[in-house]
This record gives sequence, C-alpha cells and structure tokens, in this order.
Amino acid sequence: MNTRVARATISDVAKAAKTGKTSVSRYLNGEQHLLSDDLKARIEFAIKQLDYRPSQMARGLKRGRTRLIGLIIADITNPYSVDILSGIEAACREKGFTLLMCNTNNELDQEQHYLDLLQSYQVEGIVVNAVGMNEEGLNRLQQSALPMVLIDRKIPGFACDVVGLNNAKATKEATEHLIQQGFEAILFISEPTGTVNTRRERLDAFRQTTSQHQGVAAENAQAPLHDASQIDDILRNFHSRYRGMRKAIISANGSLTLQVARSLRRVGLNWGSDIGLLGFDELEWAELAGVGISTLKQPTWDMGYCALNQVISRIEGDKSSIKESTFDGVLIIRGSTSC
Amino acid sequence: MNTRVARATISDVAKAAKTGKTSVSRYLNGEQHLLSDDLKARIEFAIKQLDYRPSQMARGLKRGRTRLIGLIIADITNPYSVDILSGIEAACREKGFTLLMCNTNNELDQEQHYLDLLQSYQVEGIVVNAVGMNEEGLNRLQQSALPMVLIDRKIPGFACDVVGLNNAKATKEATEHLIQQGFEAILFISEPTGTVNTRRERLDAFRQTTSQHQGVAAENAQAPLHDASQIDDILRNFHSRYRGMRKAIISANGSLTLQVARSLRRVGLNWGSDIGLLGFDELEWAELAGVGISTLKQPTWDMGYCALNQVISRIEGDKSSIKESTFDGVLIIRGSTSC
DNA sequence: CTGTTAGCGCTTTCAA
DNA sequence: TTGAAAGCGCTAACAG
Repeated sequence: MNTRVARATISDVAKAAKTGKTSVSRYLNGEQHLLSDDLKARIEFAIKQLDYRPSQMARGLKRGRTRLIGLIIADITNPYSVDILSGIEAACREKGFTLLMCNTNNELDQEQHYLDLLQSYQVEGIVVNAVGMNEEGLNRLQQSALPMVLIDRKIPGFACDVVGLNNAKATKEATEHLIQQGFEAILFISEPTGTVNTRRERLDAFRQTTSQHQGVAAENAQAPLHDASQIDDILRNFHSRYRGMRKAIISANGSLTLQVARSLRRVGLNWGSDIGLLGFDELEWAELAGVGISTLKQPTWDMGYCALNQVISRIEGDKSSIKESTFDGVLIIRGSTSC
Repeated sequence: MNTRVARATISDVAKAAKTGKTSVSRYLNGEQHLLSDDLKARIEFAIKQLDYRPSQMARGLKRGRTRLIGLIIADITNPYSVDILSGIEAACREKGFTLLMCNTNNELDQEQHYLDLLQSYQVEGIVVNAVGMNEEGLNRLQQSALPMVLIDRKIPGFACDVVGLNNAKATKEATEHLIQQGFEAILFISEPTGTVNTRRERLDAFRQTTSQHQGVAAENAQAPLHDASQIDDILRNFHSRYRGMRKAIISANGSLTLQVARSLRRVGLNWGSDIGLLGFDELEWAELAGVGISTLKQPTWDMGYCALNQVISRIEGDKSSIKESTFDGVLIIRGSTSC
C-alpha cells in the first residue's frame, strides 16, 4: 500500500498495470471495446488499488472540456434564487456537469469579476440570474461566445437564450383575481424598475389589465427593498387616500412581499381584513402569516432545470436561433385576498 | 484585432509583447519588480489588447494550487445553510478563492460522489455542512489529508476542525427562558437524533436543564421532517396530556419549526395563547407568524466566515492541533413565548 | 533583468 | 490491440 499523500496519476496506474498511459486513458474514456479483457482487468485493478481519480484539471487543459458550468446569482439569500439553483443543480447532476457558483451580492462589479473568473476556469457555459450587466461585461461575454442563458431577465440588445415567467399572463391573472374579489383600488409596488424587464413587464401588464376595468383605481409605487420608512409611507398614503374603498396591494417579488408585510404590521394594517395583499413568488411561510398571504407561484425549480438543459444543448452544439422559454405561474389564493 | 474565438494564451501575449512567456508569467504573479518598465508596459498593453486571462486550469495543473474550495452542503433549500453559505462566500471573495458548490440533497451517496468530484478538481480544501458521512467517505478523506472543516456537526472518531454553536449554552438559555415564563410542561422536538451530535447535544442540555427545575415536566419527541401526521399526533398528544398546564414546545431547528407551526395550525392550536413555541434558528418570517415566534438565532454568517478562514489557514500550512470554534446563539423573544 | 527549457496529468495522433 | 510521443497553458528552475 502506498503511503504517499500525493494522488496517483495516470502514469502510476499505467505502471501498476504494466501498460501505457494510452490504454488507461482509453479505459477511462469508455473505449473499452478496444482493450483486451486481460488488460482491462489489470487496469481496473490498478485503479482500485491506487484509488485513482483522473485530474479534471489536466483533462480540462487537454481537451478544453472542463465539464464546468458557471452560475452567477444575484443574491443567494433570496429564496427564489435558491429554488432556481436547486433545479439547476439537479440538471447538472444528471448531465455530469459541476457548478461553479458565484454570488454577486447584487453588486455590478462583482458580476464583472466573476464573469472573468468563470472564463479563466474555462467553464463551458454560464447561467445568469442577476441584476443587470454593464456594457463592458456584455461585450466581453458576447465576444467570448460562451453558451449562456439568462434567467428571469432579458437584456436589451443582448441576444441570448432566456428562461422566465410569462409575466403578462401571470400579472393579468393576479390582477383580475383582485378585481373579481371586489377590490376597488390596487397598488402595484415594486423595486425601482430601472432597466429590469421583469419589473417593467409586470407593471405594464398591471396597467393594461386595470385599464380594462371600469371603476378600479390603479396605482403604482417603487421603493428600494431596504428602505423601510419609504415603504411605510407608501402604504400609509395609499391606505388613507382610498379611505372607504376596498384596497389591495400587489408586490412584484417575494423579497418585497416580506418587506411589505413587515411594513403593514408596523403601520397597523392587517392583510385580509384592512387591505388585500398578493405577492409574486411563493413563500414557505405564506400560509402562516396571519390569515395567509396569496401568492403567485413561479415554477422555479423547473425554470432552473430548463435553463441548465438549455446551456447544455448549446454546449453540445445546438446552433438554432435564440430560444425564449416562458413558464406559467400559479395563483395560490389565501386569506389575504379572499376577505 | 483578432477574430478567433479561442482565447489568447500566455504565448500569444509573449509574442505580442515581443518577449518570452517567463516574463509574462512574472508579470502576472506579482514579480513585477524584476521587470524593466519598458517590458512591463509592453506586456500590460498586450494583455489588454488580447483580453488575456490566464487559464486557471493550466495554472492549477502546474502549481497544484487551484484556488478552489469545495463546499458540501446538505440542503441548499435550508435557509440556515444559505446564511452559512453567504458567510463562506464572503470569505472566499476576500481571500481570492472560488467555491465549488455541491448540494447533496441529504443523500449519502451524493455526498460520496461529490467528495470524489471535489478531489478530482483538486480543490485545496473542503467545507462540509452535511448530514452524515459513511465510513468509506471518511477513510478516503482522512487519507487524502485535504484541509477540511465541518460545520454544525462533529463526526465521532474523525479528527477535523469544527465550527458550530455552543449547543449546551444555547439550549440552557432557551429552556430557562421558557421556565421563567412559567411554562410547566415543555416538549423538545427534533428530527430523529441518530448520530447527529447537534441534535443529541441539544436534547441532552434540555434534559439537564429541566431536571434542575422542580415541577417542570420535560418531554421529548422525534419525527422526520416531512411526516406531517406524525408531528400532528405528537403535538395533539402533548397538548392533551398536560391539559390545564402551561405548555411550550422547543423545536430543534428552523426547518422543523416551520413544520411545527404548520402542524399547530392544522390541529388548531395557537402559539402564544394555547401553547408556547420557541425554535432554534432565526426565521425571516418569525415576527409575521401570528404573535411572532421566539427563536434562538445562530450567528450563521460568522460561522460560515470562520469556517472558511479556518480551511484557508490550514491550506496555508497551519499545523496546529484540531480547532473547535463555537459560537453563542442569541435568544430572540417574541409573542410565542411571552404570553 | 530576461529567456530557454522541462514538465504538471492528461488525451490524441500516429505507428507498430 | 497496444504504446510512444507530442503538446494543452502555465510555472519554475536554470542560464545568460
């Protein structure tokens, strides 16, 4: 038994099996039909004996195929992202790829940094679930011609596969549910839309849907996620302005819904009785919060799974034109909108 | 301008800068003081010009230093793990390491698979936040002598750095809080303890603490996380058995607290009024669930951060004896235990 | 200060 | 069927 700490290399195996590296390599790469049974057995034994595992580094260097996929994620703390991640992860496992995970913490320069990093590790493809992307980053990326798919976000002028929610349809469904429940004033609240297409699309659909219904007052407000007092103001204001009417809030994403719920608590409004509340993204605690919070659940896992399979199909040479995969959301009605 | 898709290599840069690879390598590795200003400038220009980024694969192969750290995580869906991850991530970024993230989905064979994988990518260290580990895995790991730290879990007979909560102290604090609040019957509920030392330690501390207080009935129960009906039974049973007394539940971890809260809803008990409830691990929604749920918050971020720094210090040659870092929890009192 | 050379562990012609 | 040898992109002696 070998007591060295260093790992066995292919040469060690070859030596132990009394053969050349080539045969070992063949053995490893499924070209076993080319090997005699005897040789095969020797190699197998040597590998087991030495506890040999080929170096992916060397392999990657040689073949250019690292079997690595880069994932850029805006905020690992966000349950939405985590669900996506979970689907990506499953697909990776299935397909024999490994994830290089990068959390940008919502910072643009981190995003850039990680993009570089991923390239330097020669990832074969990239999945991005991030905030935005500056021009320099885009150029580099486009020029690198690395297979890439964007989740939940399109970037204007950047042709690239995308997977996301059918925002128009989902928003319409959510809004109509509220109208049907008899809410007369609806506030759509989101983080500052900026160039984030998801927020824009949802807002637009909200406006369009409400505009088709007489007598429904539609409002919208934007606030940074962590500006509690601004959110308080918005909600208080909305509530007092429509005194005497049935009011509801739509929150554009899960993290925001949490903040909105906290804010409602602070300003002393109860969802369900004082005001309606519906949030995009399912929350594990939605049913436990008071009378429950209605949500629009995205099939996050499937989206992640789909995204990864999409990159892989590109990696494997799929040259078809840009693909946009959209998924339908599911409205989950709870006490906050069924009063 | 070069239109090839292939990335520039160090040779390309050397050629463009009219020099040898060595100088470029020196430039890249901070030995710039050895280079003349002129040469430095030429190299710098060439690098920019070619948008050159060194291949970590080749580097890793050559130096054996991949700057990669493997992370094995039991369940990426668990908010506790995610917080830890977040701290780990921050430390990585600071120290210039990259994470290879592996989610085992609580499956033991996945754990093994990933352990192999990480080695084959020549990670320089491993952080494990996982369920358990079978013997084969342990042996391989021990023999590979790869720096490793375990989070929130000790493995009997496996000498390795550990970071975790001061379970005894935290449990004592939580239990005494309940006693002080006048609860007369306390149920400690956890997932089946098995060999998981964390669960054991908490349960032991619970028993010890309650045994020191006259007139407090201490119970404990174990249920798999996803066996809803069993949890229902346990709670119903506990509640009816101590009819007329003030009762409280301690849940041994955050995921379980969620299930317990759901169960209480189902069986029609309200935390705060009908029964006390306190859970290990802070929950973002704790304050929103009815009167709020008291929690014992772990400094998860710091724990992750600490763990990573510990591996790095080992990577950098720290040969000191096994280190065990324990952190104190913080009791956050909300309505569920202050009735 | 600078460049040449020999590998790191692997795959892949190319010959036997 | 098998193996020797070249070389992926990089670093690290070793010479100038």
